[in-house]
Amino acid sequence: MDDGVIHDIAGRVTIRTVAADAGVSVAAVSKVMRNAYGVSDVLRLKVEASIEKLGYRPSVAARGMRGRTFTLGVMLIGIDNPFLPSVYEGIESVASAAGYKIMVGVGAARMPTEVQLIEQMIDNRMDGLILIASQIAGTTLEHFARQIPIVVIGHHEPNALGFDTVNNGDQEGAAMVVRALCDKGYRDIAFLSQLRLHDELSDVGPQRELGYRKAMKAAGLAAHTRVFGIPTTESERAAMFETFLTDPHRPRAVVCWSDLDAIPLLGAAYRLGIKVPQDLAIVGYDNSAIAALPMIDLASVDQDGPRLGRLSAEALFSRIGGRRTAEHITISPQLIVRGSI
Amino acid sequence: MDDGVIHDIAGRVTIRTVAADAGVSVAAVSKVMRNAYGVSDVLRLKVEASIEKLGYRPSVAARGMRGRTFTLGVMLIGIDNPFLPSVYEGIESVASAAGYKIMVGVGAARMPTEVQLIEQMIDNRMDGLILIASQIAGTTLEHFARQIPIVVIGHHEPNALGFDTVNNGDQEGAAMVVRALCDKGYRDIAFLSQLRLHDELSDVGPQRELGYRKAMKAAGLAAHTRVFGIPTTESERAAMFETFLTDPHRPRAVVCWSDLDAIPLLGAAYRLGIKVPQDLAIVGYDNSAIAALPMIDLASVDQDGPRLGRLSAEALFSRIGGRRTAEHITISPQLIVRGSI
DNA sequence: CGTGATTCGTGCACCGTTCTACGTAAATCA
DNA sequence: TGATTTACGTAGAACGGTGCACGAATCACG
Repeated sequence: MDDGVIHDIAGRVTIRTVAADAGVSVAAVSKVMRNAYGVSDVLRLKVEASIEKLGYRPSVAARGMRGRTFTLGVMLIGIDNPFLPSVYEGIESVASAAGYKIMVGVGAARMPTEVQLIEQMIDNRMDGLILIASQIAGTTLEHFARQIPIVVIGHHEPNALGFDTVNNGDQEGAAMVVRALCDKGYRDIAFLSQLRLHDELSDVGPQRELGYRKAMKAAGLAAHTRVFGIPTTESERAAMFETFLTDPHRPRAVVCWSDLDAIPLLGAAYRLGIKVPQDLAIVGYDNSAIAALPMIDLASVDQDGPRLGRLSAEALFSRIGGRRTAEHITISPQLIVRGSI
Repeated sequence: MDDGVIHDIAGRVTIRTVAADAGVSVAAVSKVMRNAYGVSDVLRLKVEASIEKLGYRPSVAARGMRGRTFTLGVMLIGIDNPFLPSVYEGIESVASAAGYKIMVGVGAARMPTEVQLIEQMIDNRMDGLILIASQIAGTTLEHFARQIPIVVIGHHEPNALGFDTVNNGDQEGAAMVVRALCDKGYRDIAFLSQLRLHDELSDVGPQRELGYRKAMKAAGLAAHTRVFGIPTTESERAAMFETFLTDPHRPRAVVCWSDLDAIPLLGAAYRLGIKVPQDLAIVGYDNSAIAALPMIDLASVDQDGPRLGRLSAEALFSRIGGRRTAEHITISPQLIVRGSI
């Protein structure tokens, strides 16, 4: 179980190697690296030349023991979620412009895994954390937020004090869909909801469901309000879709909490010969790349992932910079109308 | 730019806190953590009780300065690649069983970013690295492999000495497709290839292209061999697909190097009213989840991502465990026949 | 009962940084 | 010119762990 020597740790260029090469003290090199106060041009040049020559890179691990690591942690629900790439892109653009690196943790939408992951990122001494669609309860987040700056995307916690939140208006988005369907003459509109794992209203799914309910009531369609829960395992979901679609009292239009379920539903409808939108109108949420494919052509709510990403990275930096008060940002979603309605 | 105090570093539970609480030495706690030799049951129990009570977690950063971090780094090309989730899943299962954590870096398919990422993971003192579809040249990889155990997935470098490779038989996969198309009576079979970024034959794209060429020759169809390069930007690609599809001398069947391009091609064909497979047969590679959707129904080569992931994690652990010789594993792909051929 | 081997626990140097406190030389001021 | 400030560079103590070397205590054995 032991090697070590072969991976030439001995030969590794450390701050001491640089200091020796440049003929200065270790502290001087450290100052140059952090461009701290009290460095003459002569010294700077000498050190920079040595750094260049030796190809020195500071050890993030060692650095983390005292100062900052210039690394952000991003926690994802799972890599297969079509909504994430765009958000990540936004975060990445801001982070790299600020000279920060990103490390990603995959939470797999399981609460204990997510908690472990956050702990691990704290243990790795990241400078701040962005959590995307975290399942973790607000109180737990407050606990972690005392140890590290945190921004949460896709998690409604407007009264949180210790961390920031960045969201699209999930209620508004679902409501927009209902109104658009009403305008097209649909009345019997149902909602397909994420099966609630814990009874938190903070998740995006319940928020969208709430927006649907409110909009139905506002449109005078309270009597038509119907919500179906989608099972979590793939086989159960397929079975549920089949019974849902073959039911004679099937609704005329259905709003899905996410493209993640809307697209398989569309597939099931296709397989059963149910015409979309003639027999059934379907709308998704997230406007994933697949929804735009001409064979899919699924209407979906766009939440501008890159913008969410940028805003949260900016919020995180301002928090790392010292801000103590919480910031809760909501941006407006937009319905992308396509052939499925 | 300064905070610190608010994130209660002062209150952080360190190995010293635990030692004091348990009434033992720091070294003793360390031993228990690493379950090293020379710990009595009494001591172990005392220490474990304190750890539990105080909720102690060792700092990965500090640990990394001397010992191992029990963390693997995984480098991805980009999060939007449909092939990755399954591979990740495989890696994750093996790693978590071994008590290892995973940190992910997103390389964005750009060489400099990838190099930086690897450096960063080394600087973060990960115990080993798995690179998926890396664009980095073999010599550079050998360089890094001297500093950290490395396993590469989706990169053919069968003579590499310093690191391991795990692949599906890309040539074989493409050849299988050609043979299957031949059996169905297709003769005018073209290949849509990834535009080569560097002239390395080690990437999966060129390997698949080579497999196609060889199989065409073997089938006596050398005269029909045609390879089209796909531009990298989305708009150029769309334009290229359009000219390709509307060309009167368009081939009868086309093998795509990846679903990543096959699916948009299918979309373009659909939009242009070209019937698949009646007018044009299309086959992809990677058997992504989208390919299986009934509206898409794209035949594709499956490379068993979870297995690739598991094998590479196992190889990495054996390398971390001390193995010095290189291991190069190739598994057989499988063609999933669907309606597009 | 003395002696050597074994088991257990500890002290301490070390890993590669940061950063405070301090010394020194040059520059400014009275 | 002497006193005071300013600018620069350094020594050395952290940070939170690991693991070697060592001493003490226990054990086996002739």
